[in-house]
Amino acid sequence: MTERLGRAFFARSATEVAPDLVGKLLVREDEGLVARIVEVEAYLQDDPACHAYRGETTRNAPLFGPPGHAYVYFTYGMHWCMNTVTGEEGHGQGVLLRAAEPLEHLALMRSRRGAVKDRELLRGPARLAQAYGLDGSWSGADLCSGGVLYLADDGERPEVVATPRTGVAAGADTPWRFVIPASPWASPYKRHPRPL
DNA sequence: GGTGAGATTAACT
DNA sequence: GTTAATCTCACCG
Repeated sequence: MTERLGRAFFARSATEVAPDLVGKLLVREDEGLVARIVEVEAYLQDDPACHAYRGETTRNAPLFGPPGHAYVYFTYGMHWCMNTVTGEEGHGQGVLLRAAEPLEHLALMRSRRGAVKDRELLRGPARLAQAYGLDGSWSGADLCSGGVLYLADDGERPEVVATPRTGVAAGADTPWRFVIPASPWASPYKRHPRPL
């Protein structure tokens, strides 16, 4: 049984929402798309890489809005990425959906991306957004007020692990990525070794 | 199989 | 004019 996640679910710190979000279902009702989230990344305002780090702008305005909304942004000239806004209004934080496992209507996803492997349909935030047909018009959409796009809980509680940044040495090694290690849809444990 | 460079639009300084 | 939370393609081993 699936149960739509309410506003209270998102009204928490991104680091609290992110691990709970893994294993949930991403649903687009009007097209019958359902996928299980297997990898997310939390973005706090303290993160220099976060769009909200430098303050509120037109682009990241939804991040500062009330929780439970979608924040879809365009980057690198050709990629959309979907975030879920978390925290209280004015906090500027969110959770980036990085990868998901297609469950329903994956034929539509495949047709959108052409003939690709199933495991590549939703692997990566840009792929995920494109497979769902998300664009800038979805930015700021409400996920908790009866919209066609929302997140649901089907009761599954997969094992979730927090993966801190590799190579972070001292003190504040904040685990920002949350993945299901058992899922073949998630990215490998270590990706690109980054020199420091 | 793994590494390296390019593509391309929108928003910000 | 420069940047950007990425992905794809080409080439080397």
